[in-house]
Order: sequence, then C-alpha cells, then structure tokens
Amino acid sequence: MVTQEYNESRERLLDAAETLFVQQGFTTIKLRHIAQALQVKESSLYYHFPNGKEQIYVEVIKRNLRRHHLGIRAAIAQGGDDWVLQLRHVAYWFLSQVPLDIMRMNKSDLPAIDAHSAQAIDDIAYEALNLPIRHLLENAVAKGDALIPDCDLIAGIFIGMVSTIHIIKSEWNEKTKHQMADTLIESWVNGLKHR
Amino acid sequence: MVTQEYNESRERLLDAAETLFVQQGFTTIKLRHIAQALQVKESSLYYHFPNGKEQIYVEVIKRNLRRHHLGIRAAIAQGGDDWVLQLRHVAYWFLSQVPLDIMRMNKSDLPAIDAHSAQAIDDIAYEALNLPIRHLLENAVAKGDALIPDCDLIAGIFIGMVSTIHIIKSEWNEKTKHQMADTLIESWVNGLKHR
DNA sequence: ATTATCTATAGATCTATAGATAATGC
DNA sequence: ATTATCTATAGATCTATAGATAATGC
Repeated sequence: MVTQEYNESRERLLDAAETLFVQQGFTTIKLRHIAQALQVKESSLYYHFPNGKEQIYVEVIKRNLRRHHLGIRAAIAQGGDDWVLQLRHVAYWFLSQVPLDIMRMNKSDLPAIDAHSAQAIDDIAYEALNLPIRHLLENAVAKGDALIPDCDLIAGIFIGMVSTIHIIKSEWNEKTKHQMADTLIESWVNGLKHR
Repeated sequence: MVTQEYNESRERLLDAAETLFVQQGFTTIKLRHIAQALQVKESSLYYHFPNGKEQIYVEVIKRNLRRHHLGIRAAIAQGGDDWVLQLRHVAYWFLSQVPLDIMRMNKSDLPAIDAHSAQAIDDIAYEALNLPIRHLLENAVAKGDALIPDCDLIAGIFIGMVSTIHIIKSEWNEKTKHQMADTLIESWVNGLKHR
C-alpha cells in the first residue's frame, strides 16, 4: 500500500466523515450525509475515494485509531510516573474526542464491511487503544503501586467506562465531564467499600 | 393506548426482531432481516405491525426494557442483603441477555425515529435500568456498607461496564464471563490501589 | 368471518458510473 | 494537462400498500 500524500480537500472529506461514521456507524450514515456536511454532491466523493463508501469508512476509522494511539501515549506521558494521574489524562483524552462505540463497531459496523478490512481494524483497535492502557497498568503493578487481577480486562473496561461518560445525561460541560472521570477513577482506585 | 393481548405469532415476530434490533440497531436492520429470520415475506410483517418498521422497533425496545427491569429486580432480590452479591447477580442478569448498546441507542437509533417515541424510550431506559441499580447503591451507602460519591453516575457506569464484558475477546464461555464480572466487581469494591 | 400469509408493485432512497464543466497551472 | 467539481442516470435495495390466497373456526 502506498502512503497517501497530504491533500487538503481529501482531509476535509475525512474530517467530515469521521464525526459522522464514528458517532453513528457505517450503515446509518449515507453518502448523502457526508456530501451535505461538505456542501458537495454525493458523486464528488468518488473523486477522492473511487471505491466508495466502504473505502471512506475504512480510512476514516484507521486514521481515527492512529490519532487515538498518539493521543493516549501523549496523555500517559503527561501523567509523569503517577499511574493514577496517567489514567486521568487518558480519560481526558477520550473526553476530548468524538465518543467511540466499540460495541457498535463490533456488532454492527465491522460485520457490514469486507472481512479482511474488518479484521485489520479490529487488530489496530486493540493495539491502538488497549495495549497502551494495559502497559500503563502493568507498569503500576510492577512498581508495586497497584494490585490488578487482569490488566488486559481492566484496560478494555476502562475504555468502555470512559466512553460511557460521554452519554451520561448532559446539561454538563467539558469541565464537569472531567470531574466525572476523576470521581470514577478515584472510586475505582480506592474502592467503593466503606472501611 | 390499549394493552396488547397475547398473540403467538406476534410474539415470535418480536422475539426475532429483538435480537436483531438490540444487537445491530434500527438502521442496520432491514425488514428483510426480520422476515428472513421468521421465514416469511417482508409484507407479512405489516399484518401485525401496520405502522411498519418503526413500530416494530419501538415495541421491541419497550418490551426489552420491561424485561430488563424485572430481571434486575429479581437479581437484586437474589443477592439478599449483601450489596456486592446484589451487584454480581445484576451483572449475571445482563450477561444472560442480548448485549445492550446504550450509546448506539442514543446516538444512532433514537435520532432516527419519531422524537416522542425516542423520548419515551429514553425515559423508560433510565427507569428500568439505572434507577434500580442506583437504589441498590444508595441502600448500601445508607447502611454504611459502601462509600459512593455519586450513585447515579456509578449506576450508569456499571451498566456500561457490564455490557462491555460481552465484547471482550471471546473464546470464553458464559462461565468465564461470570468470572470476569466477579473480578471486575471485586476490584472495584476493594480498589485497585496496592496497600 | 377471521387470521395469517402471499404476490405484485409503487415510489423513495441509495450507491455507483459516465461523461460534461470550470478553474488553475504549465 | 490536472484537479475538483457537476449533471444525469442506471440498477439495486428498501419501505409500504393493495389485493389475492389459503386455512381454521363459527
């Protein structure tokens, strides 16, 4: 595969399609929605993506996951060597992005596209999202700061948990979403049980 | 609204549509899929649901949420007066059902249907799922067994968390999903921090 | 007569393709 | 000549409706 060189209007197209596809999924979003967001006709989309809707979807999701990977690594770096602060920054990162719905991706989006692309996206998602968080947790355990039964499981659950914050009834702004994340992480770190 | 009396083939239709709609969502599932699952023609579906696809979807989801409400209350009863055991039984209940994707419902399904039906479903979902779990937590706090900052928030997160178990890589069977739930609840109750 | 299906088809929408148009850059 | 759009349209699919068919129950 040839690396795609930078292209202004192509990036605009991916940007518009990203919000739509990530939020609403492959089947719900029609070419009409993407074209409308860009103020062009559906057929114009084929100039940049001759293979049509599925090609747009696959490139959008791959690019989105690459960005998440970078964002998560940067977030962890920002947390210094305090694993709880690292977790908080990872949560802030997710809250700054269009909410991911991994379940919909698995049960609804990926089954609708070519099996090989679907497998590739599934792999990239695990490497981009789960792995860095799993390593964060494993390091905390290795240093003796945390006692975590299954870092892979907890990493996956953490992602789902933070995404859920996005849809908790929202008269709340960005700031209070951070507070929700803090509350959640604090309660998970220290435990819910009264001592 | 008149209470629908029991009807064999109507229930079969709702059963078939339920798995499909709950797992894949309103737009992804076509009348073709439901008809195929029942081995009938698309047009036959209109006999039981003259208002078509959206009517099927709304009744499917409402019925699904009613069942969840009953299942959750029964689960809590099974946990006796031990709030952690109550939580575990609630988790087992969710794991025995078709996985809910509340985020997809909010961002993709409900925006696609009539606004009043959407609002009604949103309300029912909160009452059927969040409220009983919130009360479970509030009772634990009242008895002095738990120290929970925001029971409403934690209830919402708990639902998302348990649903996430459903999609964690599965060469695992029902039994090990229960183990995952136990692990998660235990880690959350006691805290991840090493003491 | 009632219940539950079917066939046939209308009309809308969706994806995709062919080929025209217009602007910019050599 | 290249780049990025457009118009027009084909062909598939989707939802919905009209009206026929067949089985069962009075």
